[in-house]
Amino acid sequence: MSLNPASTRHVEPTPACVERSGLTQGGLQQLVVPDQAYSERLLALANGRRTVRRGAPLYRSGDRLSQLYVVDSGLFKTCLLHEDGRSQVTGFHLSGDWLGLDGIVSDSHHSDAVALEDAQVCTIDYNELEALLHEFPDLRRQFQRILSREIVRSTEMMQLLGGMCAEKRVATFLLDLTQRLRERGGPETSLVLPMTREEIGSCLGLKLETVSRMFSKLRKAGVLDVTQRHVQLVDVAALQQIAHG
Amino acid sequence: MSLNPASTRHVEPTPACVERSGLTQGGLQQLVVPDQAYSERLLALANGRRTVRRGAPLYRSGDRLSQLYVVDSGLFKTCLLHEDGRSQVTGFHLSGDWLGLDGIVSDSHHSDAVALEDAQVCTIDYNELEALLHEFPDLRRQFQRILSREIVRSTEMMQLLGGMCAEKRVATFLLDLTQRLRERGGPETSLVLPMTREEIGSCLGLKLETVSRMFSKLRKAGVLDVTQRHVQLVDVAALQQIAHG
DNA sequence: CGTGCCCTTGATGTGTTTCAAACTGGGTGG
DNA sequence: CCACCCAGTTTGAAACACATCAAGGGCACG
Repeated sequence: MSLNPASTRHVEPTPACVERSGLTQGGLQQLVVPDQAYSERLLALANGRRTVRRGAPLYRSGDRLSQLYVVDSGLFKTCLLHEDGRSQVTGFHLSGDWLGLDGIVSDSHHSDAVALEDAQVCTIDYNELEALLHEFPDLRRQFQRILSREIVRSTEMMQLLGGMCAEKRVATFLLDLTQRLRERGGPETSLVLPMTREEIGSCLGLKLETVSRMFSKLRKAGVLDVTQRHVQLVDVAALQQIAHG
Repeated sequence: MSLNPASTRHVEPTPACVERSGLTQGGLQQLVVPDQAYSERLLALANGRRTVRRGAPLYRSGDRLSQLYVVDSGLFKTCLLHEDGRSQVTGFHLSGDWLGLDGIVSDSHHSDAVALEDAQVCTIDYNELEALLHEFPDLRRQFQRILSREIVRSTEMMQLLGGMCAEKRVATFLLDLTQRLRERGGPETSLVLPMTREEIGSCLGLKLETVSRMFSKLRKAGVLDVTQRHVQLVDVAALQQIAHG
């Protein structure tokens, strides 16, 4: 199962113009297919950069949507506010992931996006993107795929929340996150979690204590090494067995 | 909270050509805005009809996606298959709702869509729709809104599954469903559920017995009248209080 | 008029939450 | 440099919500 927008994308060789622009780590690979006429134009459009400090919001629910964002570096969470004031994490977003797509329907952002570590995004003016979509049918199709992929990701998350026990949720979460990091050239089996247990739990529909207990359980089973935020996958096969079995 | 694609849409007066085409019950109002140049063209494109018998699939996961669908009459469920063979309902879809959007990313359907009562859909060739999107920027923007709305619906469902107790889930489900029926000109407070307790539970991340118990609890509290599949909302304010409070 | 599916209800079991306490590590200021 | 502080984490015990198991009942359909 995939819980993120990027994990099912086709891996394309990175075009030279992307290399030059510094977008290699993530960036626009989802849209920029080599040898397409629109590549240069799209990169020009996505030239804007914005730096977001740890803990700071990229946007808030209700903000008018004029820009979409692609994560360049760093990690974001998106949150929805419950009526009673509690906040629930709806996803974690790595480099290459798009942010703001849920705001298109109402021209205003539907969730909060907050950086969990110092981060950078490239900004894409939605109206200018629209103009480019008009010119290039391939690009348009690609953008619709990105929107559709986000729907798929959400339904898979619904599947996790509606039908899995805590241990499966945590195992799936770890496999998903490490796979996404791997796709981005990160280490194979070790990671440092930029989010708290509470944020993980909020995303998985669990309390922080339950997340902690599941980590301990997986550690005692010899599947993981966990010390605070450092996680090392010791037995990936066993973890997959737990997640999928 | 809204759990469906249509509940947040703008209510537009129905254009005459739509009336003529028999699309009044649902149909394409989401795309067809009055006095737009593309209206006639779009309706011509959406001229195909398909009848689906109760219990029959409109499409199955893995089927190649060449058509999108808009529910014309009847009610559908969409399901995802777990690795262990269990099937989980990811949504119920009334007239006017689009089906197949989650398949755009991979050109193949990502879920099963099954009619819960005899139903009719209009079929929309995705390639032909693409061509129309190319011609009409307004239509394109509208279609992107529909995709975005589906993302919003999914995140709201994640919020329900991740953060609400059983009673809130059932109350929210009933309010959402009756509101959607009302938007389609149905009765204000009474409904006949075309789906089983098990299907409701599957969608809400609950077991069928729990759904039944919550119905009974709400009945004893004087909020509902429930006999089998017939539900009458007795105290809507109280139901909202339970769902949102 | 029976048969099967669906629904309801009760008794019991279990996984997760809640509450509480102790521990850890990084950062700050004396 | 060390002591302190504090947010985050771990762990245990008890409570609770939901699941599971089991039995009975209603309705539709052949």
